[in-house]
Amino acid sequence: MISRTARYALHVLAILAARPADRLRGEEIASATGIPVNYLSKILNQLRKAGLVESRKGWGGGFQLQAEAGQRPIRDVLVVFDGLESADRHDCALGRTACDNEHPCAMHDEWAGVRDGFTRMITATKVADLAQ
Amino acid sequence: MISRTARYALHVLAILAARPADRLRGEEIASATGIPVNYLSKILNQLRKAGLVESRKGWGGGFQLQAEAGQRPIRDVLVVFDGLESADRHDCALGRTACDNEHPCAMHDEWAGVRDGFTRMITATKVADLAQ
DNA sequence: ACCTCAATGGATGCATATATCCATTGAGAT
DNA sequence: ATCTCAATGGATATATGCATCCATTGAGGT
Repeated sequence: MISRTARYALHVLAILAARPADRLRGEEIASATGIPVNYLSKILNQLRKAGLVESRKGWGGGFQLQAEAGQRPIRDVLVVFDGLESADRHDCALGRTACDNEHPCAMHDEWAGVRDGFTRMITATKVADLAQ
Repeated sequence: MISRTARYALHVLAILAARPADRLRGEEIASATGIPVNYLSKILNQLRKAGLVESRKGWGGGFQLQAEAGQRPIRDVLVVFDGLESADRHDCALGRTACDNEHPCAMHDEWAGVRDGFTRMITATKVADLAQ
């Protein structure tokens, strides 16, 4: 549902959202989250390319939440790391391609409910909400 | 949420549940479902070991839904293929170990709702319900 | 100008889910 | 007894998510 990498990203954003005025080194974020440093650097890079964080190199450098990123929904993060299909699900729980409202599978309605709850969760929750 | 293999298994059971009186060869099930034959054989074997299907070797052999399997909840299938943790979720959407009702994360309640819906779905739906 | 610091990015390793191949077993048909 | 059929099971391939390693870039301090 949410990949480990995407959860990492959310955890990182939570840390940054808690201190929006500070610039944190990758090393700090790694030790605060427990995410392996090298892997984290890839994640931070993707967050930067997605416009969610700003970075500065060299002495005094580090990462900081991008100005308006706090108001972005969690969904935006999931799209980056898990793809659109994972964020906007309209799949069948059994993987049937022929499953729709006219020809529902046995779990169609209940699965639609689960998906809706998920969608509502990731659109209602904003990055800023993650700050502990 | 539900692995491809588990969805395969459910699809297989759907086929067998639709014809509870017949014994179907692996080959037939493969072409009916589109699951690669060899991979399917592993799945059928696990279903047999789990007591969900019966098998017979050789001439006239094949697979058949086990007598009481129709009343087993889908959850039993998910436990076999995706493990207990996947069927009975009580995890945090952000992967926090420290997340509980006293110290909830930003998505705690909404995620609990999603999980509950899933749990209800897989316990309420029985194998027999899958028959198209 | 030079040095150090920290992000950037490419290449590579590892684990697991998915998929394939083939030899063996056991059951019915003849 | 022998033959054929189809499940069983072990060994091996492929793809992907996760993780590591290291060389390069660019920004500040001296």
